[in-house]
Amino acid sequence: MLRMTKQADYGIVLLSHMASSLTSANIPEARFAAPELSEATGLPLPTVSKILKLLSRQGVLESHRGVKGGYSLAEIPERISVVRMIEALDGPIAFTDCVDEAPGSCSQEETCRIRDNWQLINDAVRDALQRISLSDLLQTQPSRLVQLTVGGRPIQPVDNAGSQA
Amino acid sequence: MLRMTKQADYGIVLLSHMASSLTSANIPEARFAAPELSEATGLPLPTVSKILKLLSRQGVLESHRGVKGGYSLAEIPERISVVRMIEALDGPIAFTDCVDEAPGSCSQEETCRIRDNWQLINDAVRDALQRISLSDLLQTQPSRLVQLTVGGRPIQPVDNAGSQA
DNA sequence: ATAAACGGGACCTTAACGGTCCTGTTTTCT
DNA sequence: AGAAAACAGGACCGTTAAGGTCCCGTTTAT
Repeated sequence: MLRMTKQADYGIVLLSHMASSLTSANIPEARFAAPELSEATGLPLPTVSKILKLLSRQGVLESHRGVKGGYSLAEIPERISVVRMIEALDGPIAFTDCVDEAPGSCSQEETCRIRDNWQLINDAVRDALQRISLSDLLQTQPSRLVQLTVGGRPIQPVDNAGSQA
Repeated sequence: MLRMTKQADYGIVLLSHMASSLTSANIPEARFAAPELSEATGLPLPTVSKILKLLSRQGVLESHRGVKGGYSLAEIPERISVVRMIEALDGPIAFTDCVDEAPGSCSQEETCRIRDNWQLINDAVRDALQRISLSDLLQTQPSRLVQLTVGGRPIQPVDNAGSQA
């Protein structure tokens, strides 16, 4: 358990494919059509289509309609965080219900001693995933990919502009 | 998304209650019966019962049958990690399907460039949750609860003896 | 004008979640 | 010995969300 949905999983596969197909100049303008990505990844077209639409609506991708249309990354892979991708497709990361919920929703709220700590843990994990970018995901060398160090300062901050379902 | 089930959530609430009711000597021998815990937490008895049974089977709790029976913590709260509790109730932590899965299950396995990194991320998060103990969860002071620092060394390792569904 | 793509849903099936209940066994207490 | 309190182990079921397909409309390049 504690896993993301297949939608997010597939979505990240698609984004990875797009990112890894960019020119060395890292220009995210390149367009990828849904049928093309379906072909490349082996995922069924309707599924690919659905996911790309969602990513576009969430601002992770930009869509271009018409015959020579397709999708392109809204930003360079270095500036697209894992959290951005996951939350675009699966909604907010929330370990428990009481995290990220309107106050008063939980009857235990008064006596609950652990809620605040769940919030801390949740934030920590989210923070960690925020520091990992799409381009990091493509590294084959382990590198310093996961140096979460949540107590400390961001090492290479990833911008995470507005979004959210 | 990316949340644990209510079962795990409730389970941790129950364990927290038990832990916080220990004597100052921290002797985990104290017994708690299911009806008693149901009463204390407001959770329905059948649910509480089911969860306690599971925790017992997973070795997090020890059960005592008969009239004066009940459940007691198998270890002191300092030595019960968050990961232990979550995995006892929700199964292994696995962000994606390909993590923690028999090799060959994924058709993409050959060409997949991100699988290894998912594994790293998964391990990192799991590792972090491993360093947080049941007693940490009860702290009201933020303290140094979440200093995950996954790249580094364990700060206060929590033993996590055999388990697993 | 036509065809290739995206946009936005509706829709369906299945499996997992969340929860209840029943029956048996163990143990204590009288 | 008998009764009652508790755990053990499932069976069971309703609801929801995940996972996936399909359709129809709109945009745009040729």
